[in-house]
Amino acid sequence: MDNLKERVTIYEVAKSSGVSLATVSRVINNSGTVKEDTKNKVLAVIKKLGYKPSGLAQALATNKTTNIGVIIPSANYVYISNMLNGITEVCKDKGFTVSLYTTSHSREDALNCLERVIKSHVDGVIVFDDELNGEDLEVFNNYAVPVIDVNNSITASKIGCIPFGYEHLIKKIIEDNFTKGDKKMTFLHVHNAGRLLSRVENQFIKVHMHNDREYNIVNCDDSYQRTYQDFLERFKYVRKEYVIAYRDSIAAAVLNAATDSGLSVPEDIEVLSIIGTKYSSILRPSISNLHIDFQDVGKRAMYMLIDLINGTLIEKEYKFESVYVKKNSTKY
Amino acid sequence: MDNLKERVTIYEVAKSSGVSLATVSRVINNSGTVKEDTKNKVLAVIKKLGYKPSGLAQALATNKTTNIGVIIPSANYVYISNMLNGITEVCKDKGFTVSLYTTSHSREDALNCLERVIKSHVDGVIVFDDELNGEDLEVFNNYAVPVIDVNNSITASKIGCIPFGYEHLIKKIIEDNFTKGDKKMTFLHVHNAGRLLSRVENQFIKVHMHNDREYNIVNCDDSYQRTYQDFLERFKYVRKEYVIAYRDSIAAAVLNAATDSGLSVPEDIEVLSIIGTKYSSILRPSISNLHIDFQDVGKRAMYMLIDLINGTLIEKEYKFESVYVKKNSTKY
DNA sequence: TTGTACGCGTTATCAA
DNA sequence: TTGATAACGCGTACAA
Repeated sequence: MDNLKERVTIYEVAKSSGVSLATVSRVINNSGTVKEDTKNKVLAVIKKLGYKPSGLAQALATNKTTNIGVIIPSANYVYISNMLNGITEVCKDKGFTVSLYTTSHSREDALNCLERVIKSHVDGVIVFDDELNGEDLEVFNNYAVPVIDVNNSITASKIGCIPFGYEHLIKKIIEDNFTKGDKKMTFLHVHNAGRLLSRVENQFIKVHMHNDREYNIVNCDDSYQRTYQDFLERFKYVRKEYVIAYRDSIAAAVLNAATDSGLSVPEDIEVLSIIGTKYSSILRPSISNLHIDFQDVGKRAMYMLIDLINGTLIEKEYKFESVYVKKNSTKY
Repeated sequence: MDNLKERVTIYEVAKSSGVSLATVSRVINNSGTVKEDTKNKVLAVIKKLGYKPSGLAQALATNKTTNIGVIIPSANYVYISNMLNGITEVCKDKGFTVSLYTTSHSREDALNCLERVIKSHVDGVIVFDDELNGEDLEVFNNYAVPVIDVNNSITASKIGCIPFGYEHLIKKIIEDNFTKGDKKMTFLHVHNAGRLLSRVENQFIKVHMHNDREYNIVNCDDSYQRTYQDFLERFKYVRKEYVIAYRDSIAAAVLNAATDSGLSVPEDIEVLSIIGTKYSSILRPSISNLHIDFQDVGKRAMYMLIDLINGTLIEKEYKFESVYVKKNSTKY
């Protein structure tokens, strides 16, 4: 029971069943034509010996690994793990395996990742990482490995992308607030929180400027506790405000601080979270947010990647538009 | 720019720099002795040609993939994605790559996974999946691939494990409630929620029986909405209860239902969540829970696996004890 | 210090 | 319908 069997090879199967390698290979892959008799014979031996083909050798011979690489900052953010789930789901269905490459919020590390991905011979890559820009991805083009870039908008012969649409929606929400609302808006700026937040922030500023309205940008740590404390201070003199936060835990910090300062939501304070999780509906008050189904994004990315691998991808860009999910933290 | 370069091989590097394959190989791996001169020459050519060794061929030649497989039900649960992060962190540091294998809550699927993992030639496996028991993992022992089984307690020559300690703690909490508390306890039973919950539930029953106390087991969906509705009904006649839930979103459902039924927490209703997330502290009232740092679990699992691969793992079992994090949803 | 030649476990192209 | 045999890209004794 404890004797570590050496790996059974196709050679031994061939010998043991009295045929050649080629025939065994044909049986494994259902390719060519094999007489029913010999086929069964070989299959029996395979079962008896517990033979499993080496994916490595197969990959080397066919130049296909059935591995796809996923480059992400870390699996910690819910939206990323949701995306990961979408990807793995499709992968499993289509016979691919996911190799995970996480970067550590440093450009050097991200570039290092690219090296490792190239080395690993993946059949394709899904990138969801702000450290990597279009030029970086050219490396993949050079090695002819197809790429889907999520939350970006570049395409090339072997590069497709899935950009997110937040701009239109945030514009509409802000302008609605101009007409129907009664509060000055504040955007919570988080240092180094990536392209997505930056784009929303830029749009926030642009819409305000364009409408000649005042606004606030407030620096904010990406930490519940710190944000909670900061807003406890802030609400000593600011008693009316519409706050836009990056994610629901930060939004919750603002809301809890508001409640604890004797302010009421959404009458005195309104809060909008850009990214929402299932907790957005569980928290009291529930938190309005801009929804994108990231599991769906993952699935779509994978489907696009498969098409790209097969050379059948027609539309290289597929945009996911966010949807406003109105909860109790905002009036409209 | 669009001409897909064929992959540069060690062969071309050798030819281009006027040395043999072997020398190039030595340069790549810093093995053997190479004259400084030729080394630099080769390195220059490598850089010029943009040569990257094929991990595939290397793996085939050395019988090492530097890949480790991670078998999990899905990355959706926060505690799993936390564990995943711990694993990837150590992996990156130690030069391994993570291959993800997700199972779909079916035994057949899980066994299928094992096949694929074997095929893929990983150097080791971390298993965190309730569908797989000790016998199933023997397959790995046969193929001499080291395994760390998380949330289980089996060991073998090439199998280590990381069990979780919830029993002692839950016993203490329950018995504390017997002496200091004033409420009958209810355990939320979720069908098919895995070993971890079952074990806690068994302990819950055992402690009650042993102390000759009454208790309730209530069936419950693993859904916030359903649980919320159910408890809204339940709180029409049950007005005092100590509820133990699997995770904080379910605990929150009970708490919100309590609040909405005019009951106060923790005076009338107490709730304990077994698994907590960061939202446990954010939700109002905050939710008491039994804490285990799953990122730490992931790290430890990976360190143990590396030792197991190197044949230097001494203690094959490392237990993580949970810690009671008292919040506002319970009295003591 | 360097080069030769074989092995790793498959697939695939020919003949037979 | 089958069987040799050459790739696939690299590591590594062994020889030089």
